[in-house]
Amino acid sequence: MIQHADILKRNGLSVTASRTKILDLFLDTAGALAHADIEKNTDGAYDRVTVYRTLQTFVEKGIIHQIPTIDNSILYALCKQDCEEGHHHDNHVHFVCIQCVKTFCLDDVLVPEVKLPKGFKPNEASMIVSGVCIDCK
Amino acid sequence: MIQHADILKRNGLSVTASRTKILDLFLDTAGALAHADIEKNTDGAYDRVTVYRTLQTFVEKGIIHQIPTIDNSILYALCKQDCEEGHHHDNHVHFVCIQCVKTFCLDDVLVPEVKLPKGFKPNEASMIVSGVCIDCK
DNA sequence: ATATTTTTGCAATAATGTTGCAAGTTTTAA
DNA sequence: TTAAAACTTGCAACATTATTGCAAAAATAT
Repeated sequence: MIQHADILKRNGLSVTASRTKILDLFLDTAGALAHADIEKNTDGAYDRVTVYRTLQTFVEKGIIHQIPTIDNSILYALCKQDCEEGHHHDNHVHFVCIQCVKTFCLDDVLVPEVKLPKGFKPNEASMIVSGVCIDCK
Repeated sequence: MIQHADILKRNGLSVTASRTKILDLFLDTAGALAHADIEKNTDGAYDRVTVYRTLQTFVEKGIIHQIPTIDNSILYALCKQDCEEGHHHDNHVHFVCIQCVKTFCLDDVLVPEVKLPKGFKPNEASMIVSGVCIDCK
């Protein structure tokens, strides 16, 4: 409980029940979470709007980052400590298992650089690999 | 007009006004299109449902492919000819311009392979690079 | 302890996506 | 060329997902 509050305070956020609980979920989860997962795991204890706003706040503060998926849902996952407010450095590859449908942050696999056509200037890059994960193998 | 019908027929689809028009849009567009773009550019001529179903059909037939984005919308773009029904081979990098917000298919830039941790077996990979495009440079 | 600031939940609203079905269109085949 | 068969469209209804304003409640600062 103490470390959660610390993470929140360090980012200038009030420590509230919903924020603590949602942060808890992320710290307990290996993979990424969707908004629906959070509603399910909090058993409706917090209003849908509160969950939206909490996720948005966490993203803004660099506590979590977003992962786009092909089925039009956004996943959220914890950022490593080198994320700062407004500056995400989640330059690692994400892995989606086609069997268990979980999403993993492969923190040790960095997104490789690619050579772009003339005139295109890169800023950020994200990469998603799908396949079979270590648990479903 | 003739080539549009050919593309549709080749994929076993009836040639209808909405399909021809929407295919038209894709052939005329350098970047990717969202559902909303299509509604805008057809000026409400076709029902929202028809647009959804047309896009879905085109994806199934391998005429277009989907690109996930961070803002929770799906973009669609033409597949190159090596896409077949049920088998997408859009293994190229997508580029999102942070100024004009257009999405480009960089058909000549292939998604590089990465070395995954033990136990993870890759199947497909997608990569999105954001930055400044050739027009906004 | 109390004032100030921030967060939450409710209600209302908007945007987005899906399904069944009757009417209309396209294709098939005689 | 036309009639039957097959497929597609649009409407209506509904489901899901997301956003905003505002008053009440909670957390922080003094």
